Amino acid sequence: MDPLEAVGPAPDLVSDVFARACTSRAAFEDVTSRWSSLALLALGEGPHRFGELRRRVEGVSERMLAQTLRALERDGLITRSDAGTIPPRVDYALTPLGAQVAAGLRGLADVLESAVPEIDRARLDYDAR
Amino acid sequence: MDPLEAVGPAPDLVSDVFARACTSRAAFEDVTSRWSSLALLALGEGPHRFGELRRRVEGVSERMLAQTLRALERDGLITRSDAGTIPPRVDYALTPLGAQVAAGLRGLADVLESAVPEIDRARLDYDAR
DNA sequence: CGGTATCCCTAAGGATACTG
DNA sequence: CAGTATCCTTAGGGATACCG
Repeated sequence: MDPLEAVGPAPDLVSDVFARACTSRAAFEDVTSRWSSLALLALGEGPHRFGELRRRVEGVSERMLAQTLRALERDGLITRSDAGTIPPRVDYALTPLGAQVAAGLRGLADVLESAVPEIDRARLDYDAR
Repeated sequence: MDPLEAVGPAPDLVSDVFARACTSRAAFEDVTSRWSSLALLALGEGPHRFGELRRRVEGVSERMLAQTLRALERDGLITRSDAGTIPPRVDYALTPLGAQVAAGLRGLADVLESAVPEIDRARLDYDAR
């Protein structure tokens, strides 16, 4: 086979979430950090304004939500569009990459949501020992 | 339709990761917490001894690994088997539920690992502004 | 409304030493 | 080897006030 034909998506041999210095590890930590995952999950249901996200993600403070959204925007997972009006209106939405990540998180959430009885039982068992 | 015909796997209307008080939210936070996700990812590749996990999950301290594994065991995501020998030998493995969760995390990790160039570019762009 | 700035406190978590 | 115990530091994150 002509070597030139072998071009295509490079097999990923370098990126490794286990490696402390790898970008994927940092991104993974961003994605799985306390408020990011819930924000991505919310945005998986469609674009949201800042205040909508704040209400949807129960318990998040304004400070942490703003900080979280900045980190996600920096990683290229979400877009921020400021209408520039007064009163302000800022919409957040997923990028294609963010949508992939959000879909994965949704799968995880589905598994855990439907496993609630099982988890509750496991905890009771564990605590009884 | 006869109401009795409507029986089946109950649609999950009660569990909600967005709800602060829901078990699924707590479990979701356990799963996505700093060291848990990497430990689950490692165990997704097969059972590991404590020391093996410690080496695989770069940067974790003994203290945090032990604490993390206890939380995952309590949630019913992993099993801990102590051989009771001296020197000690303790093996950790995924439960069926844990395997589902680990598979989801693997999918997430794959997305991020192959998106490293894209993420690096996004960060550069963001930081340049 | 959608943030930022400041203050402050708690708890996550690292380092080290010790034990069955 | 597989932890636990102790100490100590730092950063995560809440509350409040203020601004364009």
